[in-house]
Amino acid sequence: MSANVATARLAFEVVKTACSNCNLRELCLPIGLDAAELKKLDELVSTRRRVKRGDHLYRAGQAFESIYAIRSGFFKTDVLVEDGRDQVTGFQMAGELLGLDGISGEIHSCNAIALEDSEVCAIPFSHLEGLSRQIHTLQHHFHKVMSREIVRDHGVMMLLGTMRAEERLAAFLLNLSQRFKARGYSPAEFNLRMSRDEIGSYLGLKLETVSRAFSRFQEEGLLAVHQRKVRILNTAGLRKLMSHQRNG
Amino acid sequence: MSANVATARLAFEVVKTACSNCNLRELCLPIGLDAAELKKLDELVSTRRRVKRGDHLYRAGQAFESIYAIRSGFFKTDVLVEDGRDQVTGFQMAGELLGLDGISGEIHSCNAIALEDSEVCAIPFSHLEGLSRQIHTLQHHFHKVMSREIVRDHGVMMLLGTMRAEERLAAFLLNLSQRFKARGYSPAEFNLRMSRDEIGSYLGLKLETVSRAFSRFQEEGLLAVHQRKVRILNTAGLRKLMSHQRNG
DNA sequence: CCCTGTCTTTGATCCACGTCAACCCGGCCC
DNA sequence: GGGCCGGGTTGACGTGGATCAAAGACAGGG
Repeated sequence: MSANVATARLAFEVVKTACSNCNLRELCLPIGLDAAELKKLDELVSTRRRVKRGDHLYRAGQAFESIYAIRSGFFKTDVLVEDGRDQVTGFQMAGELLGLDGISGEIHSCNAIALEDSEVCAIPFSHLEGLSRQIHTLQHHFHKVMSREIVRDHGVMMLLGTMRAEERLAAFLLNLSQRFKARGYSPAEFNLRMSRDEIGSYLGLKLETVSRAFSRFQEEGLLAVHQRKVRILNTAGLRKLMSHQRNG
Repeated sequence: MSANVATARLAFEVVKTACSNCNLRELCLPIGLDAAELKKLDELVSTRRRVKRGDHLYRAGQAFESIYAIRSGFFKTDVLVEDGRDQVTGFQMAGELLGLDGISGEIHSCNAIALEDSEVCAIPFSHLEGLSRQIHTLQHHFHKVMSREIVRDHGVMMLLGTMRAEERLAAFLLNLSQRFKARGYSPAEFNLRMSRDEIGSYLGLKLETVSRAFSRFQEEGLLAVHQRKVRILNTAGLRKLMSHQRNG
């Protein structure tokens, strides 16, 4: 049995992680825990897993067992319907959680695909529930994380339901910018990890429309864009454009 | 102080409810609990509240304290942005929960408005967290409910991002039908509680487009519709229309 | 009963975005 | 180097749904 365990560990590239040392403390689950509680959490998050660019972290239909905290890298999640429709439901970066949608049906309801080489912590969900029955603050924080996901989704529904193409792209870029900033990267200059097609799928637009909107922003001096390299020149302008109501 | 409490109770039209007797057991939180556990839950859900048609159950910005289980009636939730945009984010019926979006910021992030005279059970959230630390199955069920909300939102994003007007309306009607059926009502014949405008807001369409789609469905013999009275004549036809991919 | 306001339907026109198609650019392999 | 291939850009054109406008249903109130 110990041999089997060793094999399994190799397959998953298990590394002992330590939440107590992780620089994502603020973004991920463990927040406001004391030393003893952090130690318990370290034991919970026992496996780290690498996912190469283009590979699936999980697929829709697979049994749900763990949620994942992204240590580094970039992911997209998408839903694929039998009739051929598919839609990117989100882009996730370091410190964010993946897999919350799987709890309800005990099956993953979407695909999670790495957009660059990434590393995640697997958090066995039943363990998380056990621990959050012991640690009040962990429980509450987890509930907040789930709720924030719902609020985020409402924002996307708003975007898809009421905004026009350029507004959607502006909102998307400002959101990315703000998330990079929160992680200590430049909010003004970054590389897009996703293709025009993936942006379009997320925003409910065709890739040509996304491309045209980028060009337009560039013409108007709002940003400099070359392929996937984006530099925001006029944040206020983007923000104004985004909230430009179409009717009174 | 006891006088104050009495006043507060009157204001909220408190009635002693009993989850153990409630006919929504299957849909709401308490599922698979034993008698002792149900008793604890009865104590948790101590206040019932009536909301008249058109009134707010809560408003965006109000402090979040409780989630609400709908005992009877019908609600919509909507988000209103400063620039004048607004969007209906969902319609909720008996047995469903309201207010989950408020957990993250400890503030309600949307408005909940009754579309007909309704009754809800208020569930103080901190009590729910406390109880779910004691009752494993309650905790797990609550997590599933939150997760289901996320999955539902992904479905709406899919609808808004990839479907055309008639597909959206078909999906909407089939969803309503199925939820009425789950509650023991006719899946084929029901009264819409919301206006064309509200349907349009939810589906990312203008009210005229919704009205035209209804007329078209009627012409094609898929349903009979008169104002808010809807009778579905050809479920399979609607389903086929809904999943009619626009391109391969 | 008529009057009023709200919701719904229907028609005519417009426009934002999708569609189709050509071309470009950078990376990779031979 | 040249050819290939997967993105990305750009142009020309078509169309689904928005917009504008008018009129019909229905409920409530005098």
